[in-house]
Amino acid sequence: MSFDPKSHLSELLRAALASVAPGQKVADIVIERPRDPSHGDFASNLALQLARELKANPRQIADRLVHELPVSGWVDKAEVAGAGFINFRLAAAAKTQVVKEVLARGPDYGKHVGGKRPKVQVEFVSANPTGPLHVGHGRGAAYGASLACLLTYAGNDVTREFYVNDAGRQMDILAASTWLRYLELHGEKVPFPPNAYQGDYVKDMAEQIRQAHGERYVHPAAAVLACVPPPEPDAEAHLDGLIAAGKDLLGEEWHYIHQHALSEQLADSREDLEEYGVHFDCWFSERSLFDTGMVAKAVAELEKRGHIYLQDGAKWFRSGDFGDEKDRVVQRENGLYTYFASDIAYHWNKFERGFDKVIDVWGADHHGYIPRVKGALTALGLPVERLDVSLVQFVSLFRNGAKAAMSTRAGEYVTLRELRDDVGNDACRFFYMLRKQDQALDFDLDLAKSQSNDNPVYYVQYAHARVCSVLQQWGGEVRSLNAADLAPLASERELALCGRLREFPDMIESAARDYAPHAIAFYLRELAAEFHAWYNAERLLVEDDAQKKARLALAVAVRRVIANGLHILGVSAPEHM
RNA sequence: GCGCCUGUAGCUCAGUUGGAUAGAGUACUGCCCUCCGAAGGCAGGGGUCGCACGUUCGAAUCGUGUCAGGCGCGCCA
Repeated sequence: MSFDPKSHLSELLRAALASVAPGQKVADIVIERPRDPSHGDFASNLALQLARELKANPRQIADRLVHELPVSGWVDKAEVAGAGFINFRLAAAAKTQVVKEVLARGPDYGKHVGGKRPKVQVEFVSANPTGPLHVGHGRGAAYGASLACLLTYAGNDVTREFYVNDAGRQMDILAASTWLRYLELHGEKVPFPPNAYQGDYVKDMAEQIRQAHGERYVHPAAAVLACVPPPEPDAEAHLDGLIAAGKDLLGEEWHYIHQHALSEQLADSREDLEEYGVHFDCWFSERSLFDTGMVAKAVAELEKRGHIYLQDGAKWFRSGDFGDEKDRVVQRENGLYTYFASDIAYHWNKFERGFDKVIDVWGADHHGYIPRVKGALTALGLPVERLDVSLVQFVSLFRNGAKAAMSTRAGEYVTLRELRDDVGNDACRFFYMLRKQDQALDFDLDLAKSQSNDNPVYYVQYAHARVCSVLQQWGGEVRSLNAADLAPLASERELALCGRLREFPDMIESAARDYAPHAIAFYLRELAAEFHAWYNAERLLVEDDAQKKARLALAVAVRRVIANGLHILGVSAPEHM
């Protein structure tokens, strides 16, 4: 029933090769789809590849291969062209066969079948819970979620994970910012530092705390500032002084402010992502790595293996021995572990969970971080080749033709929520996928807002809706089309469309291999274009019943593949526009 | 200075792990609704794939050099 042209043709070539050059081995016979339709449906460069080893003219080898090619009912013609390509033309039945396959497999068409399912973890977004997600996170979220779904389609057992940075200085700064805003509400005048979190959401949290607990956390401004170094010349020391003052004055109650801010922001991010269609299987707490002693254990293990030394009171990991440009501190002079230390523990933990592949999706500005993490894993004797880091380049916002400033601390940025409200989830997710992840993306807000109808997502969705509309007009039982005779499908456009549908599983496989879900968006646009062209050229609901059913079956198959592709991208496939 | 990424049509970008005459969207020009949805289709012009060597049957793709742009080089995360 199922017919795979590529494997069939490579079998034929292998048989031919056995008689042309007995004993000659070829690891992989490449069958590809020529760009130019005049070069047939499939082509092989086998003769070109063999030319060197056989010390013969590629065209002569190709001639002999074609001559020895076994007869096949699926193949209409095989001919030599160009420098020695062998071009195949398939019988129409071989091309239209795919329609039946698509209709039979439905939502599973394109999914990898059989074999073991490697356990893969994709960690993405992992934004500090110190404020709303912005459009950069939106890109990482869209990419990570699509990649995870793509990998699932390609036959992997995928776990989606969000690493929660709930330990460390940034969280303390958020807690201090909230507390300072809270003091403001109570008339205590402590100047709000410019390097604290400026956003209105901080004021909102302060107000919530005031309403719930009144004056419980109030201390006089003079007491707060008593031991705090001035903002000049060291603004960071000033901020750290405010944090220390808070911890000192509030004692155990500091933890409440800290926890409130954390859970509020985390809940906000989670809700934002859920609405965006981005789900996680696991939210992994950085703090848990400290609580369970994993961080200390990781550093101790590196120490045991002789990769740690003391200098200036700090513990350094010899990452320079493992390809990094210099050694890195894992434990500071003041006894606190660095972010790097918990990240080593985190990755160790990932490996202990038995993933065959661990994929980190990071912002491109973290690329310098890769050698030290891989170095640490190597030093721990872990199979570092199982870790892949996929870097997502920054998003630059353009408003009124000018680049918009983005600073989390300053609170000057467009949030993911605002973007979603403006252009909609579908357009948002699809727009991000029109750019390869490792390329910087210029996001023109005005264009996205004012001309959202021009967004390519509508072009693809429209093709889906059109099929729905035609089927409604027809009024028949869609499932009956699974048994339709496809022989009437004979026009060039129809057979080309079948070829495009056939390509879908290959596209999934190569996109998954390259961690490149953007390829799906580009494929869908091409498929939609070929469908629209066909739709405009030929009427589907014709008098001839056999003709009509064959065309409807093809249309339903197109609709199915569009729906499957959009599903991977997290974009809806509407029946009406 | 060192490391990573990127230079392809006026603009925004693809390019299937080295293949045949390098593609799409957009913009521009001219057509197509008494007809299943015109958010659509058809046709046209537009290129030294930054530049120079090298590898080979064959290079946008691989290597070296060079020019230009972005990012990263903390006891921050």
